[in-house]
Formats: sequence, C-alpha cells, structure tokens
Amino acid sequence: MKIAEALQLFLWLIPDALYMFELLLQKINEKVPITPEESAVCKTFFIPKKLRKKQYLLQEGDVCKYVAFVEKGMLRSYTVDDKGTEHIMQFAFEGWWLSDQFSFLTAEPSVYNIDALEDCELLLLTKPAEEEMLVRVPKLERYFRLLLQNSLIAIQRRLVSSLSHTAEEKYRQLLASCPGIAQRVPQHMMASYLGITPETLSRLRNPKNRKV
Amino acid sequence: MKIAEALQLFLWLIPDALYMFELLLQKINEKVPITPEESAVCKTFFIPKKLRKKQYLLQEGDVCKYVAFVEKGMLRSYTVDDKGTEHIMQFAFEGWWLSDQFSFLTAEPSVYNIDALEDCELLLLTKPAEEEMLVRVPKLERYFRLLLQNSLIAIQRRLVSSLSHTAEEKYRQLLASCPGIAQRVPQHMMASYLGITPETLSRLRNPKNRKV
DNA sequence: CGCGGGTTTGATGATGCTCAAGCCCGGTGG
DNA sequence: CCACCGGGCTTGAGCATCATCAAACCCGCG
Repeated sequence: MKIAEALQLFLWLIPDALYMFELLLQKINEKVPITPEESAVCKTFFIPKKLRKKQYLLQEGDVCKYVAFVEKGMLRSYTVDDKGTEHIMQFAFEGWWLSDQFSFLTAEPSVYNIDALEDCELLLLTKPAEEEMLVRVPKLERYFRLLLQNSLIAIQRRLVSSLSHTAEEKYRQLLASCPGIAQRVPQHMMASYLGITPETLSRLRNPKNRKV
Repeated sequence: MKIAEALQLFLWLIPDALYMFELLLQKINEKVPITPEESAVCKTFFIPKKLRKKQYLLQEGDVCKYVAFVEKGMLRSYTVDDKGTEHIMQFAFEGWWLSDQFSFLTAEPSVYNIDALEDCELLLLTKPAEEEMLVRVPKLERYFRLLLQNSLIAIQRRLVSSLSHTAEEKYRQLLASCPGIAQRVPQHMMASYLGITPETLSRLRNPKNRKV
C-alpha cells in the first residue's frame, strides 16, 4: 500500500479533524491574530458535527448546549409565535456563529429553534470547553466580545429598520447587507426574516408592480 | 476630633457620595451579593453627575465615553433616520443602565443620542474606570455580563414583537412590561418607541375605537 | 404521471399613515 | 389677571401598504 493510499484511508477514518478548521482559524485571525500553537490548542476544544438539511441543532424547550460555528452549509434560528407563524431571528452562513446566547449562558430552556437549511459542517463549543479555552488562549476573550458586540449592533439596526422602513426598503437592505442570500435562501424564509408574508415579498420582487 | 466627626465633615464636603449610591448598590446586590468593603471600592470609580431635563449625555457623532446608571429621573436613547423621524431605542428609569455599547467599546462615533426626559442624577463609569473596577472587584464581571445578556434578550423580544404584533398588541405589551410608563413618558415618545405615529397611538388608547 | 411544496397572481379588506383641523392646558408677557 | 401662544393630544377623511384567502401555476421527484 502506498503512502498516498494510507493517507486516504486515514482521512476517511477521521475526516473531520483534518480539514474542518480552516475557516474558523481564518475568521479568528482576521480579528485577533493568533500563533500556530494557539491555533492548535484552540482546535482541541471544538466538536466537529455534521448536520443534514432540516435536522435540528436546538429545539424550543431544550437547553442550548453549544455555540455553533458554520464551516459549511447554513443554519437558521427562529421562534414560533402564538398564531403558529415562524419568525426567523438569524441566518448563519459559512464563517458565522449561531446559538441562543441566553439559554447557553443561563442553561434555561430556549424559546428558539435552530435547524439546518443545507447539509452542514459545524464546529460546536460547549460552555465548559469555551471557559477552558478562554483560560488557555486569553486573546480569544477579545474575539468573543467582538462577536457579541456585532450581534448587538446588527439586531439594533434591524430593529430600527423594521420600525421605520417599508417592506421593499427592508428587502433591499437585506439583499445589500447579505449579497447572494436570494440565491441560497427560499423566498418564504426571507419573508419570515423580514416580517412580511411570502405573497408580499413575491409581489415586490416583480418589476411589474414597480411604482411610477 | 473624633473619627466619626471627621467622617461627617468629609461626607459633608462631597455630598453626592452620601446619598447617591444607594440604588446602585442595591441593584448590584440583587444579582451579585457583594461585601461592604467591595461596595466601598466600587463607589470610588463612579462619577456622580446631574443632568437637567432635555440636556444631552451623548450626541450623535460623539464618542460615548460613559455608561450611565440612573439613580433618579429618566433617560432615553434614540436615532434620527434619513426622513428626520426619531426612533427611541431605549428608556432608562431609576435603577437602569444606558449607553451606546458599541461606541463605548470601540470608541467610534455614536449614531445615537441620549438625553434626559426628567432632571436626573446619574452615576457615570468611564472605560478605564470600568476595567480597573472589574480587576478590583471581579464579582462584577458577572453582573455586567448579566446586564449585557438582558439587553440582548430584551431587544430580541422587541424585534419579534415588532415583526409579529399589531400596534395595539405592542402597546399593551409595553404597558405590561413597564408599568407606570404611561404616567411618566409623553405619548408621542411611546409612539416613537413602538414605531407608530402619535395619531395611531392616540386612537388605539381611545376606547371608542374598540373593535366589536 | 400525478403529487406536493413553493411561488405567483388576483380580489378584497384591515391596519396604520398622512394631512389637516380643532382642542386642551400650561406658560408667558402685557 | 387675562389674553395669547404653542406644544401635545385628539379627531376626521382619504389613501397606501400589506395581510388574507383562494386559485392557478411551476417544477422536481417518487
């Protein structure tokens, strides 16, 4: 057996550990430069996990045990209101993080669902792993604070937008802030994210309805 | 001169230090019990400040240098959109905190304004003071993390509410979640907070318009 | 081929906005 | 002390936006 073949076999046996961390390390390095040694330490705390389309990472009523980093595929988090309508809180593409911060921190049951919109490769971090990791690589404190900040800003912007803009303006803003989303996310989910009905979104996409 | 007398004199000279910290310490103790010694340390980092009605704590374009704790009175933060309409992000009553987290953390110019809706007594904390305080009283890390969490949850709830509820439902929710607000906040400001026009709010408050 | 989910299209109605006028009340100056 | 002013609240009429309900359509898939 040649070495190349052996390597192939090896990769096949523990495929996750080898190739799944590239994006994570790249993203971290963008904000907080870390050494190769720190990278190596960092890797040890994550749990690689694959999720197939429509599978759940978190279901309403359960405690959110992980924060998830998306290496491949995409996730969404959403609530279901009293009328049974879904409200998408967030999409998470490659390179994004997703969890229910509140449930994760307090260990109380979540009001959100998280599921896969495409087949996914995720890196999961438990609370104890996160804490240990921050002790071993304190630089990452800064990285996680930046993440939290960014999510706070994003959601504030979205709130203002939802209070002051029309459906069409909100849609354009979404396309602008997240190019390519229309190619990957079904339309009725974008509608759910924007807080409008699928019919309305369909209509305002149709140029025939353009105002004079 | 006895020590007690000296203390009295000392307190007399800087009167703020005497009565202005009660609510702050009480609020902290509700979530994170601290010793009298820690309380004393804690006090030294805050800058007491009085603000008269309509005065600004932060103006759009400036860097947010402080987080403010409200001992008396009330504050609001808001943005002005391209059409010139104000959008109130948050009210802060006695015992609440307010700042622009983003500008405070990054030292970039803020997009928000913060001003006083009533004469106020505030306790201000600068970034260096905060950091030093957290070193001296590490228990407070937890307290501040809880604050951040709570604001994240609150704003998420508000977003879902703004996407899924009618003007009336949102108004009722506001009254329920913040009793007494109608007695202290002018109506057009509640409208601004809810993202509706003053006229609409006025109408849905009038029982004559009640649906059958 | 037929089924089913997602999207489109149409008709109708409710909700909330805009503009405009009137009202109430507290504050100011004569 | 009163008249006047102005800000905030109310009321009204008309209109734009968007939701609802229903039907048709499109297309991938078993």
